[in-house]
Amino acid sequence: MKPTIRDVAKLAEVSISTVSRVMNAPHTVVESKRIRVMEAIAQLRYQPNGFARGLIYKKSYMLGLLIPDIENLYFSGVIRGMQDACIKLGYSLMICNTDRDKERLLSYIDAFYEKQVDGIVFASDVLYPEYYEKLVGCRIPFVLVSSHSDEFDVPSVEVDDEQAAYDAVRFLVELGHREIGMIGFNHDNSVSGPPRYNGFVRALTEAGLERNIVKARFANHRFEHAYHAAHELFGAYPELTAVFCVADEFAMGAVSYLKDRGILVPGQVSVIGFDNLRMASMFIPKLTTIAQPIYQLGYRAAEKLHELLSTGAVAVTREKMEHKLIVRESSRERA
Amino acid sequence: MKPTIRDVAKLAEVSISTVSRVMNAPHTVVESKRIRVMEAIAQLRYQPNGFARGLIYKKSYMLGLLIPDIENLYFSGVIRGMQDACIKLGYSLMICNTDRDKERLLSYIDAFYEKQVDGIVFASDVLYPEYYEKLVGCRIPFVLVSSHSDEFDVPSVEVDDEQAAYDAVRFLVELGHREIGMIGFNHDNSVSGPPRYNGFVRALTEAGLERNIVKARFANHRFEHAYHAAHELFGAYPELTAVFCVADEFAMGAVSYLKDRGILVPGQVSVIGFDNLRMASMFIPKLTTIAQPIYQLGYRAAEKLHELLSTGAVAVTREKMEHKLIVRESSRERA
DNA sequence: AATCCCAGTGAAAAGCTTTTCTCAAAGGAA
DNA sequence: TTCCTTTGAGAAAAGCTTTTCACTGGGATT
Repeated sequence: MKPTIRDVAKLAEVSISTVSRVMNAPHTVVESKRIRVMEAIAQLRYQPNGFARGLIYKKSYMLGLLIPDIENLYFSGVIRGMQDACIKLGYSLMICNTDRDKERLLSYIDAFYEKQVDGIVFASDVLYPEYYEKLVGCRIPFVLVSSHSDEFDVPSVEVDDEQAAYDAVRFLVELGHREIGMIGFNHDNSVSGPPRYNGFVRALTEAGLERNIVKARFANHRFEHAYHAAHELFGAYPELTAVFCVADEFAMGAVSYLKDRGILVPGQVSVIGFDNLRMASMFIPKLTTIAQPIYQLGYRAAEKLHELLSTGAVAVTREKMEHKLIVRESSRERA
Repeated sequence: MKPTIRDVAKLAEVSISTVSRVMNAPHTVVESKRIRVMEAIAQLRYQPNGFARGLIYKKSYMLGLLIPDIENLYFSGVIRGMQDACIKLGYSLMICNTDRDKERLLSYIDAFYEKQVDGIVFASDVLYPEYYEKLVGCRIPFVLVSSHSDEFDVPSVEVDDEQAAYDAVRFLVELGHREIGMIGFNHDNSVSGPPRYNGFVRALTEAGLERNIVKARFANHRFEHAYHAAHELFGAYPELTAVFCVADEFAMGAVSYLKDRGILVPGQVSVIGFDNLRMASMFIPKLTTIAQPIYQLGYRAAEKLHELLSTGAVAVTREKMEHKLIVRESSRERA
């Protein structure tokens, strides 16, 4: 069996209180005993029982993370950032992958509740009233990352999707493109879908290219859907010389489609992505894209949650982080 | 504050024992009270305190997973499989990303110990004696996935790396290639590095192409390293018409390099990868590769750990899963 | 020399649940 | 009617740690 504090006390011939003090306030116990206790601890490889401590502290020093799709590199980055922040702040991290399944998400919240996580980071998904109710019902503090809520007053960290999309399309316009399409996220169940579309519309309107506004097709997070959307888009609008894709994975899907059709990227069509995944610079051609500070988003979300947990509030509720245009090889001036 | 079993008991006007029975053995309590209790539970949204239960059961129903690099799609797949198995088996999952850092890994084991995880899955890394000692010292059962140990008797699940590499190279030989190189894993700190190299050697030897054995360069998990390794390899052996890469990410690095040099894939050089990441079919050209059953590996590892936890032993210690050659576009018969 | 203070330590309670033990009441059999 | 069995339910202990409280003895103060 695992050794307990009693075993240590017995071996060191002191009371359990003394052992506890050696671990939590070493200076209050006289050196001779302290050494004896520490030797006993080392000898037995004693480590306090997390359950018992949790019961007392009413804290688990564990945070929960809910992500929609672990196979999306975007979230890997968020996880890394969050995990590093957790190490700094003294938390453990419990990561749950919902696969965008509502039931699953709800049951993960139950698991979090039962495991008594101190707080939850909720990534990239729409915060449905259902989720919100459940979370506040459980009295678990939480923050949103790459998401926000207009309906409820919930702390969040994200980039300015509208502005970022605007910048992407503006860039294409400045390259001289006049026929610009878009592959966006389906608007239902999507947080960033609408604002990114709005950014697209605003940039086009500003440039007097309103005729392009209809040239958008929508897809569902995955490469294959984007491939299909590209097929529809270029089928309907073969005149396009540039596409704005709201995710790097979509950009890859679009490039793949164009390649299969024998259309050169960036020779005939420029493609710009969004996210700046690690893969963006590995793809051929390397993707021009709007970079999100993915790692920092995760890091900051954990910090913000910590702030919420320790002070009970948060200085700024809806926090924006900077995006940045990164020009690589998938875009070019219009011939 | 979170409601406790006392609050429920008070509201339902029964003893706490009765409440507990309603939750754990409902048929032993008379219907009238049972209903009252269940209403009280629903009303208060009561959920038992995991700490208190853990203290009694001496189980957390939580498994730990140690992975070297969360940004590697290989591990995302393993995680998905493992998480699905965990749901089926009633475990929660705590995922820790070591970033291949020894200190970090060791401190995660401490965290697991303190959180009283029931068992650990250790992914893709060499099981150093240091780790082994610590794990057995903590009396935490564990299994290896995509790894194994010759030194210790530890349950593991993986593919047959040597045979898989052999199959890959054999395939290139059968395509008529006679000048075949390899980009492998650095052998130090690598589990699959040596066997995959051995498979390469065996296939070449069998085909009477021993002269190619020296045509191998080694890299460190990441795309950029593989790019660099490709540079060295083709610098030294420009006659190569095929390369075996021990990871899809390496294959992408190699293709990138060749592309930058103006060498056509598969026109002039065939490239075969390993893993069959989701990305392999998104890349241009789509990668020919040796598929590992990544999801199943993770799934099976969790099942195996469960077996170990519930029966105290495991039917077969070193378990192999099937690999499979998947031919796509990055390979071609030698002209 | 008497009093006070303080450092150091042990005993005990608290935190929440499950489970065992005990008890009471009800129902059935003789 | 009485005794036994069965069913249902409460009291209490156990699981492990932290923390509060109380006690002891030694040093300092007056």
